[in-house]
Amino acid sequence: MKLINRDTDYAVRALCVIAREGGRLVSVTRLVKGLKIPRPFLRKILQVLNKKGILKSRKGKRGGFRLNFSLEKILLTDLIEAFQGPLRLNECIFKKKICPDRGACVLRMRISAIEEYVVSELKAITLASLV
Amino acid sequence: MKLINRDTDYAVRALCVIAREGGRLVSVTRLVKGLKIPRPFLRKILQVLNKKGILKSRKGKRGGFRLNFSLEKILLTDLIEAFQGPLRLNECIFKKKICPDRGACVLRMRISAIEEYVVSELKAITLASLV
DNA sequence: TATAAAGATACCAGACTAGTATCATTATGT
DNA sequence: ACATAATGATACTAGTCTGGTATCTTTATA
Repeated sequence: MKLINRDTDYAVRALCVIAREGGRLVSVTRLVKGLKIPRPFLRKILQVLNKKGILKSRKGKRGGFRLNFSLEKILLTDLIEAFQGPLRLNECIFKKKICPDRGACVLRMRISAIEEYVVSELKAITLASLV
Repeated sequence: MKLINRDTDYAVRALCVIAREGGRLVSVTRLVKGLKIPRPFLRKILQVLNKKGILKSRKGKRGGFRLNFSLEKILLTDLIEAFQGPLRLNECIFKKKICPDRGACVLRMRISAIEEYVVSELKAITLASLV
């Protein structure tokens, strides 16, 4: 029942380092020094961020990664969605079927309300506020 | 990233039915009729609730389960903790070690604040409010 | 043209999830 | 007494998720 998993956590750390370079390309080799993240795993994470358009990469010698947007435009929810899928705490287990138990549906409504709050709070966390 | 899993969901449904019997013993055989939960699975869930002291059981013919407390005293968080372990959305991944990245620690503080809210909201949901 | 970088993909071990299967124990009704 | 209907205890399993590894390809630079 964690809100963020290890991938997202690592992504935040890596992005903070990249952000502090202010637009210069940062290679994985550089990143692994500060962050204690296994190199191949970090690469996979950066590749995802690149595919999602959060980072921009350049191949070849002296290549690396830089942010694709300003710090304020990168939301924690973007990262969570990239690594953990859609932000739903509360997907009904019995999707299409009509819920057979009113008790459980009341429960679901209350959980939904909590979820909305959580999502709005998470959306308010930008990379800028973390660096 | 679900707040409640299937076990907890099933437990809520079962408890609602048992609650409506107002102290009379309810057998698994009775329960499986209304709820569409596989019988052996439901039994396992009820056994857990019994061990945790939320239900009280009686063995033998005409045995079954009944609530051990009044509806107001059974909290959703009791069920979540029984089936999903301690309510922590935010356990630091690097437990004992000093967190090497300030960004991630700021993140953790903000997640903690969200967590406190969620837990307090979940604590406010009692079985009485669901029946 | 060697080298240092990212891209793409496939793999793997362990934990978790949801559920099944079996046998033992106990209370009831006849 | 005893068949029966109930829970107690426990072990197993198939599938999915998590965290991480391994390997090969492509590309830019000095």
